[in-house]
Formats: sequence, structure tokens, C-alpha cells
Amino acid sequence: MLETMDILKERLKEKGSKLTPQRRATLNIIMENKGEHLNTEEIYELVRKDCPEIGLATVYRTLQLLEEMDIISRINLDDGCSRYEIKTGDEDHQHHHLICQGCNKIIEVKIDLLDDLEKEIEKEYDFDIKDHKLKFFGLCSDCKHK
Amino acid sequence: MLETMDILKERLKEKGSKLTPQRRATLNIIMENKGEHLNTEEIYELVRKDCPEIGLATVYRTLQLLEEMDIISRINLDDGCSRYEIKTGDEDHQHHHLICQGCNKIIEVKIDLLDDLEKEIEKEYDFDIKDHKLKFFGLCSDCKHK
DNA sequence: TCTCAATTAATAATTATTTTCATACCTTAG
DNA sequence: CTAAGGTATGAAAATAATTATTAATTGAGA
Ligand SMILES: [Zn+2]
Ligand SMILES: [Zn+2]
Ligand SMILES: [Zn+2]
Ligand SMILES: [Zn+2]
Repeated sequence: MLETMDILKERLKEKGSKLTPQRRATLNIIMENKGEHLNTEEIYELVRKDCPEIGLATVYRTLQLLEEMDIISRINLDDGCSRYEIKTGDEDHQHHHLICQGCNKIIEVKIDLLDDLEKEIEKEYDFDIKDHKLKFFGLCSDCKHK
Repeated sequence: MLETMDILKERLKEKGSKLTPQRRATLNIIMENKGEHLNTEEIYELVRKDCPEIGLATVYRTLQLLEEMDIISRINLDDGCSRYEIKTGDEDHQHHHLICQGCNKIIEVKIDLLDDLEKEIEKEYDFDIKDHKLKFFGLCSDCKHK
């Protein structure tokens, strides 16, 4: 927990920015909710408990910043808003998501077997791949069996 | 071209809906622009040439409908709006997209090698996969070499 | 042709997000 | 200590994409 905060502080300093209480509180909430996929409004409500005076615009600004700093990543689940999750540095790429069309549950997939596919595409299309995003849609175990 | 229109008519009828001139014109524009990834506003502007009285809200509704009918698919390129393209029935899943972070060009990837990965996930997570969406981010040939 | 639900255009309303702006807060030079 | 210059903030206004409302129109089947 401390480590990520220190990384943020470091990267902010490089950019001439500061680690403010609002930014600290926002990052803390996202770290405490690892595995959730909170949207901006939800993050705002949670941060307000620690930091009641914070404004929604600041949360938006902070999330943008944290994404630029490569601390969190934005997820688009086609539900009309952006969601965020902490980036765990130990993964090469991010994990992926299974989205249940029955109950809207989100399941995280740890497997990442796109390396071969990426290599093939890089050669075939002369394209330098930096990252990818992959979502699967379907029915979860519960929804399938009823 | 005729075929897709007939499929739409068929599916609409099943649902008790009608194939109106507005819907026909919208689908035509999307079919004529295969390979493009038009957003709603762009589709609206193009449809207006054939069908000047059409309203933007109708285009929104029609695109929603065409997506439900599995005739077109929505693409999210994180540029703040939805884009659409015709679904070519001869592909098992859809093709994927390479998004250049240098010039925002979109390149279509015909390769789809996710079948093995899907099987593995279906077993591991007891999840029934219906579809997937995959995007790659990086630098295109032009942007890479300059 | 007649009937009626489906559809539409125009408009207003929503929703998520961004921008504006005046103020507050630091850090540093004088 | 105090002023200057920069960053950050909250509140409110502005934007942009999308959806809801409503009253009028249309088109397919009897
Ligand atoms: Zn489910
Ligand atoms: Zn996740
Ligand atoms: Zn490029
Ligand atoms: Zn495409």
C-alpha cells in the first residue's frame, strides 16, 4: 500500500505536481477496493467519507492524473461511465474481464495468452503493440445453470 | 446488400416492428461505408443526404435497434462516442482493431486466434462465452518509422 | 379503404464529464 | 516577514452524447 503511494509521489514530483490529501484519499479508496470496478461517482462517495470537502471535479481530475501516471487503469464496460482499478505492477499486461450478460457480474481473468497473437500481428501489420484490452461477454456459472 | 436488408426486415417482423425508410437509409449508409468506423453524428450527416427529414434521435434509436438485431456492432475507441460497423455474417466472431496512438488510425485485424483461449477460460471459470471484444494499442507503421 | 399500433421529428431532459474562475495554499526570493 | 508565482481546489457553468416525451404521421393488415 505504502509503496504505490510513494510511486505516485515520485511521479508527481517529476512533473512538478504535489501529493495532496485529496489525491492521497482517492488513491487509497481505489487500493482498498481492489477487485471492485468502481465508477467515478462511487469513488467520489467513498472518498467523501475520509475527505468530506472534496469536490466531484477534483475526483475526475485526480482519476485522469492517476491514469496518466500509470497507477490505475480505466475500464469501459459499455455501461455509460468509466470505471477504474488499480494497476498491479506485477502483471505484464492487465488482466481481462468476463462480463455476464445475465447479472452484470464482472469476473477477472488472470490468464493472458495473447503474446503469440501479438507477435503475429506485429509482424503481419508492422504495428508496434504497447497494450491491449480484451473483454468477454457471456453467461456466468450462476446464470448459465438456471 | 439486399440480403442484409431482408434479414433486417425478417427480424423486425418477428418483433412486430417495421422496416421504415429511415431504418432502411441508415442501414444502407452503414453498409456503403464498410471499413469505416462512423459515429452517430457522421451517420446522421450521411443519412440526411438520402433522407433529409430524419431526426438525430431516430438515428440513435435505429442504431440501437440494429445492434439488438445483431446487424451492426458498436465499437468503443475511448474517444467519447460510439462508433458502428456492419457485422459480416461470414465471420465467426468479429475482427479486431489496432488503434494507433500516434495518428488515431484504425486498422482492422482479420486474424482471430482466441478460440483456444476461450475454451480454456470457459473450462476454468465455468463461463459460457458468447462474444469478445479485443483492441490493441500502439504505433502504426507510419508513426513508428519517424 | 379503414384502423391502430408503431414510428417519427422536434424538443426538452438527462447523464457523464470538462472547463471556468475565483480562492486557497505553498515555496521561494527579496 | 511579505510579496510573487505557481499548483490545486470547490462550486458552478458549460459541453457533449444520449434518452425521454409528446403530438403528429405512417404503413401493414383486415
Ligand atoms: Zn451472471
Ligand atoms: Zn479488473
Ligand atoms: Zn499512426
Ligand atoms: Zn472494424
